Amino acid sequence: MTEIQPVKGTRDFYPEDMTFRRWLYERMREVSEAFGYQEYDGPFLERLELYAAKSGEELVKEQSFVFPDRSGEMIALRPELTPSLARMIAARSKSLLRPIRWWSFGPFWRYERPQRGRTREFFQWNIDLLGVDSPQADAELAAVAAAFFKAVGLGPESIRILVNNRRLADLQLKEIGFQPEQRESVFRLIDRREKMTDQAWQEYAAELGVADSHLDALQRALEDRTAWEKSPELQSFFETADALGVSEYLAYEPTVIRGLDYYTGTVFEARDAAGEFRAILGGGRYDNLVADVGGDPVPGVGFAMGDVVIGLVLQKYGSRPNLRSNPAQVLVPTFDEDTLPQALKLAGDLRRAGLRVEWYPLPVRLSKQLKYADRQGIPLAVILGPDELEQDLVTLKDLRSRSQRTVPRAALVESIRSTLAAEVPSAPLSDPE
RNA sequence: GUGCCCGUAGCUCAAUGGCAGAGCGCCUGACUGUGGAUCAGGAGGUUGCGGGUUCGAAACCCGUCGGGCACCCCA
Repeated sequence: MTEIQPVKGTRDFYPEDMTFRRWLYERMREVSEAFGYQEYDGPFLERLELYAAKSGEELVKEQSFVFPDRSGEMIALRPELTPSLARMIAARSKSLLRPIRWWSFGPFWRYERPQRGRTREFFQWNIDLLGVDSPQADAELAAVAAAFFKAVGLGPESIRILVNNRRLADLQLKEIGFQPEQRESVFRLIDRREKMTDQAWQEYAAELGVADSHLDALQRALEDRTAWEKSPELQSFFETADALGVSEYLAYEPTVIRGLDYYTGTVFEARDAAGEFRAILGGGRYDNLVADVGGDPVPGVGFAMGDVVIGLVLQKYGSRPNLRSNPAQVLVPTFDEDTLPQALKLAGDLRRAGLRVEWYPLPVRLSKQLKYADRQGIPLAVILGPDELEQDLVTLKDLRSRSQRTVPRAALVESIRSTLAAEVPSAPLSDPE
């Protein structure tokens, strides 16, 4: 039992965890770059006021890590990236070439009670397209999300991107007869439709002071799967998504509203088909945020995806890759004390030739050293014993195929390269001994 | 921040007031120049932590820390 516990809601990244995080990062980078997005980052610390502006009361008051610095300034560990992005865009809004396509991956902190899929420290992919106010831009972001799911092996049968539009929702509310000041509470009500029983939902509506006649009309609106046809924005959005070849991932979902105050138009979130997990990603259009942090108005659309929920979803749907964390291509065992200097020299020579080489640091039984290589997934071992040394030879063993051959020392690097390139299939497990 | 459930070997869990155990993993050997199987053996625990009740606590009570579930919220 360790005496000092880790901070609540944080995670240790052991090498096997780190390989998964890096794998996620690489998939995000590939997809982002496939659409021409450029990588950036903001500071991990921001002034609290940045979030006070627009992120939402709850986020700032209850869910940020906040502390005074030595001068008394209130500082927050960033709970999200979009306000920093808006600040960065605002600072250069006159000189940045548009459209602006940027993406980022980094750590964020929220002071919440940890639960499954929710930690206090997590990593998040953010990707945004600014300077373009169009449904086609919204659809591109949805296409980026779909391309990511495809890249990690999650098809439309397991993932759905649910789409709505706040302007459409506003229109529906107005038609029903809600007053503008009821917007926030009714949005909250809509957001909960899927999460509560009919009766609990109706009781909650009554608490919010929603008239029965209004509630009936709202319920009908939320059950109307074709309501999106009344929204020109959503019409173009779905048309564009079709042209981009991602419509099988998309579905109109009237109950998706998203919690952030700054969303102004299309909003979307991705969920697993079984509805078992929290939202995998969430995003939408925010046309006023850059102006709100003090810049010229720049419209934007983007989404964020955390590493925790996607990790659980990949686990559940069987797409989580089994990656080895040992990078070595070759193990050089220590045959015995006498040959140790030659083994070290060999390892050094191979590294200078550009290979990733691990040296086994003890003269223990060769079987143990090869077992280590096998467990670590190191594909090759180079054995340098007295017999080989005598004739200036080495034995190159391929642990994947269980085969080996003896080659002249001078030809070793070339033999290793060709063996690695050969993509040798692994030996059958039924191999009799 | 509120309520409920859980915390036993590295992992998954058993033992319900009476000697702390199993499977998997790990280590060693069978195998002194060759890894995935098999067999044999071994190490590993103040039962999260602190206090209380009891002849006796892993178990019951209080507190605390951590995890999970529901609120809350989801950037």
